[in-house]
Amino acid sequence: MVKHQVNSDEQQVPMASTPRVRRTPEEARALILATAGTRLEAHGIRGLNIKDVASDCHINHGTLLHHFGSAEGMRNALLVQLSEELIVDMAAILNSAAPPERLFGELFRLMSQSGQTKLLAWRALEEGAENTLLDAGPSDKLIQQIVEGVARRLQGQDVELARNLIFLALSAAVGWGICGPTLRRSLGMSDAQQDRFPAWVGEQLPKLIQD
Amino acid sequence: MVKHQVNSDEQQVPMASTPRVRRTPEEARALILATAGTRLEAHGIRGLNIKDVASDCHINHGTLLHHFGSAEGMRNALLVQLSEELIVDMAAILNSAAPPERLFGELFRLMSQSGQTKLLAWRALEEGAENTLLDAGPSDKLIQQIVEGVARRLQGQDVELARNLIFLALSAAVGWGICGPTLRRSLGMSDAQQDRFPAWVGEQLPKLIQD
DNA sequence: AGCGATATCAACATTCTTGTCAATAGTATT
DNA sequence: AATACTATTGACAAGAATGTTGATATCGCT
Repeated sequence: MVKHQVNSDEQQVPMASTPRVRRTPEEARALILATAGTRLEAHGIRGLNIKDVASDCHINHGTLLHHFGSAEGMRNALLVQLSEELIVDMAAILNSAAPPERLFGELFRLMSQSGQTKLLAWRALEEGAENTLLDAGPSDKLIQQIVEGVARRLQGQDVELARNLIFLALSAAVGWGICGPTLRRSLGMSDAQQDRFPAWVGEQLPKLIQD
Repeated sequence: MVKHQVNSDEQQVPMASTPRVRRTPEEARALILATAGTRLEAHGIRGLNIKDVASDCHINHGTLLHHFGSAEGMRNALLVQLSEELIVDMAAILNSAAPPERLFGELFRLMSQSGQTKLLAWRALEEGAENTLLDAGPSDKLIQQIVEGVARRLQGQDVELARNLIFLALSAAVGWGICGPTLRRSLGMSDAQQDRFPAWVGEQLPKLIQD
């Protein structure tokens, strides 16, 4: 029953009685989401459980629930954060003066390597066929931004065509980000060739416009 | 403690004691995998747990484990079966006399709608970044077949280019099969336009060859 | 210093999924 | 008909993941 042996004098704590770190809610959320993002990269979706994320933060998993309400809440928050980060990077590319080849290639690489893509895909896979139309949240804003950005860059071009191209690029980015290494191995493709793939896609897709 | 009330005389069973259906192992496995495939389509990956699959088969989940060893064993068996089915459908397309546009379009549609793709993607997402190179089993044979088939159809063409094209088509098929509906909505794309997407991809990709 | 607010913690509870095991019941063989 | 084999079953066990609760420690404020 002795919780706090240090009754009176001497230095503060002979026996460390669980020193607590008290953060602001913002700091705590930021720490947790950063750790969750790292775990997503390293351990995949299964790494996104509250117990492991919390222990990686050196906090109690109850604390995590206190900040996010639920495990699903944490994952949603992570999805939102990753989406917003992606939007920033995306905007940088779209507003750059790079030629269309670079444009598509960079968009492709960015999308495919983002954890946001993996999270979104996972949610689509978990749910059944009916619920495939899930609320993508800020992802909608993300896509919207891409469409506008590309439309601006391909001024006066066929909008329908542009939409299809974006659709193709995004689909390929998702698939490549998830199954790329596996497909690569099955195809007997070298590492180097796979590394060049995003750039290749970036070069090829614009060709479809000039017809 | 009374396990079997009927102790001695009388007819066999006044109280119906769970009529059992006894199948051959092959029949049982086929039934289970068929049910699992249906559940995958209807309820997504979460539908592939042994309790639910077993109850849909009207069998005990212990029976399922008896036939497949483990839950993972069942999912692997499903992946193998789906891959083999896909190989058959794929071969039919590759051996047909259809023009290249139809070829790519049909391959794309087939791949994207297959549960095999979803299972493969899910395994890649679950595992961490290191384990992304998972043993695809008969999927390797599948890919091999596609490469050979397409190479045969594009006789004399650049092999490197063909491989990249296939890589692109497969990646897009995977991404579209998983996130298609979500991306479509975010892009503000009509149902009709999305339905035409595989055909559009089939028409566009061969254009990249003729350069 | 005292006090209120709350971030944090430890321990327990719940639910879900997988897995084990002994007993039972069909089927085939002798 | 007796017997061996095994598919099937029910009940239970183990583990993981999520969630709950009451106590506690830390910070800001007066």
